[in-house]
This record gives sequence, structure tokens and C-alpha cells, in this order.
Amino acid sequence: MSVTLKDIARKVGYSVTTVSRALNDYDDVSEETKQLIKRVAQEMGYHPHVIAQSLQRRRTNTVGFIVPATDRYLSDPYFLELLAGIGDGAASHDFDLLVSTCKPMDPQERVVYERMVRGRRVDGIVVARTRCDDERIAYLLSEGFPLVAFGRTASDLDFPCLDVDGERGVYEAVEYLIGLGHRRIGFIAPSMYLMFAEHRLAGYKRALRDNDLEDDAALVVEGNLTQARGYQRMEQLLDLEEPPTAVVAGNDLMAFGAMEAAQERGLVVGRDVAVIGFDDVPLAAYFHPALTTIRQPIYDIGKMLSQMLIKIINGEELAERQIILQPELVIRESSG
Amino acid sequence: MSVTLKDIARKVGYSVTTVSRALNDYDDVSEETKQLIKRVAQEMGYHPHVIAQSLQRRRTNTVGFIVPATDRYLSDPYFLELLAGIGDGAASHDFDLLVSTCKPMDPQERVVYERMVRGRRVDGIVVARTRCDDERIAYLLSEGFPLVAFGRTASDLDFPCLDVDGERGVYEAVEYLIGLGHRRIGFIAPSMYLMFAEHRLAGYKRALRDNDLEDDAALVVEGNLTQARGYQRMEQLLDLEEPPTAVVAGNDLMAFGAMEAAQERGLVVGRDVAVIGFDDVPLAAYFHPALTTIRQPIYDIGKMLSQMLIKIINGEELAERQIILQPELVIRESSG
DNA sequence: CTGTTAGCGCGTTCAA
DNA sequence: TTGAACGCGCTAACAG
Repeated sequence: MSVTLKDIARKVGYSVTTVSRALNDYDDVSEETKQLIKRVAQEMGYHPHVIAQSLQRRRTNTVGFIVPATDRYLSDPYFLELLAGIGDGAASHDFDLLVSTCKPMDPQERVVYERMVRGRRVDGIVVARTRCDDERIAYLLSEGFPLVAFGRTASDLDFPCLDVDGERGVYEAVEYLIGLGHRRIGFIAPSMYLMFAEHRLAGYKRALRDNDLEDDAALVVEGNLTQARGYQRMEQLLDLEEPPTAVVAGNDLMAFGAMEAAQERGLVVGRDVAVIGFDDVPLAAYFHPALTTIRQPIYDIGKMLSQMLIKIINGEELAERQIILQPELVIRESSG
Repeated sequence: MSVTLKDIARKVGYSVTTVSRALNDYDDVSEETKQLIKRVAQEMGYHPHVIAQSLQRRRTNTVGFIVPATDRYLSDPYFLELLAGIGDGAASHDFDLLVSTCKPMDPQERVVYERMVRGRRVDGIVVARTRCDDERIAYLLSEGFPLVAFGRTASDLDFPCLDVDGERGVYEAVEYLIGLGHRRIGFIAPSMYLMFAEHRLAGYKRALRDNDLEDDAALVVEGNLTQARGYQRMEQLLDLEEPPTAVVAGNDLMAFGAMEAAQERGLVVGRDVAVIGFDDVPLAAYFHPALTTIRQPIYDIGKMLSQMLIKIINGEELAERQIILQPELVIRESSG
């Protein structure tokens, strides 16, 4: 077994209480005994029993994150970045990260969240990929459980969140395409139950409107954020009587699929047809042609999310309850 | 606050002990009281306090995994699959998953592992990407801490592990290329401190030898598993007096980078030069051209890893202490 | 069948 | 400046 306070106490001849206080730097312990106890603790290889601390402090010092895993083999590299950010942000405050996975919208989802909440395994939860109407957030709110979300919702729930201005991002991308001379621009939307799908679609529509371009319903198709679906939807767009000369995809993965579909028809992406993605995942720059995309700093977002959450857990005030970051259009080759 | 055993006990008029036993289905509680207690617990919305259980049972029901995060923006989608597999495998046994990140070979690494081990936050750890000489495994072994590794080591440490036969995988890939008529075949190795780099390189060399091909040292270059490095190394190979007509990369990411480098020189991958990867990450099939690669079932591997680990934690015997899986060559377009 | 007693390892009153 | 006593929520040994 491992060293406990009791062991140290026995060794130094002080009570467990004093040892505890010495180790936690209470100022009602004499400097000498403090030194002594700390030295002995060090020598004996003492490490606090985190679980016992949690029980006593009523604090786990752990944040939870449920990866919205799509089917295996369709996972989005994006989540690894987000995860790393959340984990590192948490670690910087001595918090750990508990991870589960669950298919979005799965009936099991509620259970997975409940498991974390009811079992009090974590002090707060990071919710990613908010939905227009998000039961997860509603649930956490109803339980009074600390949360922070990556994304907004359409409902009037009030909760702390961080989001990227996808509306603006897509708007700028479309304006850029129009500037390049494109008149028929397609949009492969993310699944429309996702809040950011709405935002991005809105950006697309507004840009067309502002430039007096017709908003042809046939040019908007709905994907599910996977390459496979991006590929299919692109085929659909290219099969149109009057196919688009440029396409904005709701995320990079779909853009990759879309590029593949175009190339299989002998089109040269960046010359015959322009493709723009969203996210700027690491691979985007190494695709052929390199993908023009709307960049969001995912790792940093993850970091900020966990730091916001920990502030909330600590009962501190948040400077802003809702932070909106501006994305950045990264122009590479796929847009011509 | 939330409902505890005490609350239920008070309500039903039994002792805390009896309530605990009833809820845990001990058979020394009368059927009626059991029913009663369970019903009331349900009504009151009781959920066991996992932390308190952990303290008492000396078991956290949690496994740990430290993601060998390379620099941000260079993360390997592969780890998300692995993570999902580990998480799901654990969940199937009612275990949770605690995740940290750490740069491989970072001085901080030891601290991160110690944190999990000494704090007794987890019952066991999954170690990924084993090194030829792996201090992490040596450490865990020295602490007598349950572990299972994805990969072998060069040392004679005895520990449970699961690995893919990379030697065989690359051997087959090279034989396949030779069958296609290639005579000058390059190899972009993973960082050589990684054990699987040795295996894969060995497969490459053996295949050349078995086919009486010269083992030209210039054809073997060392990468670091990132697209960027794959790109650089491919340039290096193409700059050779006698460049290779085919290249096997140590993983898919480097293969992507290599393809990009070839394409930038106007070479058509799959016709002018063949490229083969290793892993079969989701994107491989959607690259242009689609990547021929050596597939390892990462998600399933993750699942098996956590299941092995949990067996060990439970003190059960492992059927095999060392499992070697056979990878599968998936032929697509990049190999011509 | 059920309750009492004892911890798991720690932090925190309160008295001395 | 220090220690005894208590409790966090739960399980387990032992009586009865």
C-alpha cells in the first residue's frame, strides 16, 4: 500500500491533523515542524489520495467531456484538437479530464450525461456542437450543473458559451468567391439540427442577398459532416443542369469529400471549380490542392472552454458569459 | 445536495447498511424490504456517489490514457479512434476513462504518469506508441501498476501488450510493389525511437533482401509521423540521382505529405510514383488519389486494450499476454 | 434477516 | 501551536 498521512504522522510523532495542515501550508503550524513534515513526506514518497480528497472537499477537480463520436471510421480530427485543448486548459488549473463518447442524438446520450452528473464524477461539463434545441444543455441547466458550451442554441436558455462567428466566416468566404467572379455558388450544409449549421447557412444566404445573387434552393444541400456525405452531395450539385462553379462546405471533412467527387469527374479543383471548407484541420494544408478554409482555432477554443468552466466551478464571475470569436479565411489553392 | 443512503434509510426506517445491501442485491436481505428500498431509492432519485464508492472499494473503476500529443496542429486522427475504442471498451465494463495529454519524450511526461498513478485516480493505464526502450512502461512496472501497451518494446520487460505485425504489413506492401515491377523503393520511417518503426523498417529490409534488391541506404529516410515531415522527406527522396519509383511511408499522415510533395513536382501519384501508407485512417480513402495503405483496426484495438486492462485490474488471467494482430493491405489508387 | 461498529484517507471544526 | 473528534458516503465484519 502507499503512504498516507497516518504513516507520516506516526513517523514524525505528530497527529494526522497537524501533518495535513503542514502539507497544506496552513499558517498555524510552526515553520520548523512544517519543514520537518514536508521533508519526511517527501522522503517517504507521500502523494495525497485524490479520491479521499475529493470526498472530503466535495470537489473532484475533474471536468467531463463527451465526444460526439460519429460512427467509427468517420471521426473528425477536429475533436482531438478540441480534446487536447480542453485537457491542457484543465491541467493548467490542476484539473483532470474525464472522457466518454456517445453518438449525437442517440437515446443513450442522456444516460451518458447522467452518469457523469449523478455519480458526481466531475465538477462540470463541456458541451460541444450545440444543437438548435439542445437537450443536453437543458438537462444540465435543470440540474444546476456547471457547464460551458462550444456553440450557441436557438432557444432562450441562458448559459455560458464560447462560439465562433460562423455566419460571418461563411459570409466572407462567399464574398471572396463572388469577388473571384463566381455567380453560382453551392453550399453543403452541416446537419441542420446543429446550431452552427444555421449560422453558416445564414452567412451564405446573406452574402448572396447582399450581392443580388439568386438564392437557388437547388444549390443548398445538407450533409452530415463526413467526407462520404460531402462526396455524395457534391455529386448531386455537379449533376445539376446548371452546376455551381464554387462550393462552400460546412466543414473541412465534407470539403475533402467534395473535392474528391469533383476530381473524379476530371474537374481540376481550384480551376474548374472552387471549394472552400470550414475549420482548418491540420490536413487541410496538405490536401491536394491545399484547401482554402475558414479557420477556427480549435485547440485554443478547447483551452478557453475548460478555463471558463473552471472559473464557474470556482464560483468566480465570468467576464463575459458569451464569447464570440472571429474566424479567419485562409486562402490556399482550392479556391483558385 | 443529493440523495444519500442515509436519506433513504431515514425514509424507510432501515439502517444505512441494510439499504446499501439491498441496493447491491445482497441475498441476506428479505425480498420485500429489498423491493421497498429499491422503489424508494428510485423515487427519491438516488444515485450512488461514485467517489465515495471508490474510496471504500479501493477501486476507481477508471482507466487512464495519456495521448501522446504532438504539437497542436499536427495531431493524428488515429488517436481519436484509439481513444474512442478505449473509452467504449471501458464503458462496456462500467469503467470510465481519464485522459491527459503530453508530448512524447517530454521531461514532463513522467510527472503526468505519476500524477495518475500516485494520486490513485485510475486503476490502470493504457500505454500507446511504445518506444524501443520505454521508460513509461518501466515506471509502471516498477510501481506494480496495472498496464497494457499498444506495441512491444526492444527490452526484455514482461508486460501485457497488443500489437500489430508491422513487419509483416510492410513486408507485404513492398512485395506487392515489387510485383508491380518497382525496383527502387523508398521508405519513410517513423521516428526511430518508436518500436513500431523498427518493425516496419525490418519488414521493408527483409522484403528487399528476399527479392534480391539492393538495400540502398539513401532510400531510407526518417520522418516524425507528420504530414510536414513526410513532405520534406519525399522531396529528399525525389532529389536523389536515382529517385525511387515507389515509397512506403511509416504512417498515413506522412504518406499524405509525400503525395503532396510528388504532386507539386508534377508527378502523378499512382502512375509516375507509387505511395503506400500505414494505418488506414478515415481520410485515406478520400485522398486524391485514394491512398493504398496497410490497415490496422484502430478502434477495435482500443477496445481490446481496455478490455485486457480491465481483466488485469480484476485479477483475471489473460488468455494471451501478448496479442499480435495481422494488418491488411488495402489497395487503392496511390500505388498504381 | 437486520443493526452496530469500523473504517477507506482526508480536511475541518473546536478545545486545549 | 497542536490534537481529538467528527464526518464526507459508502461497504464490510461481526453480532444478534
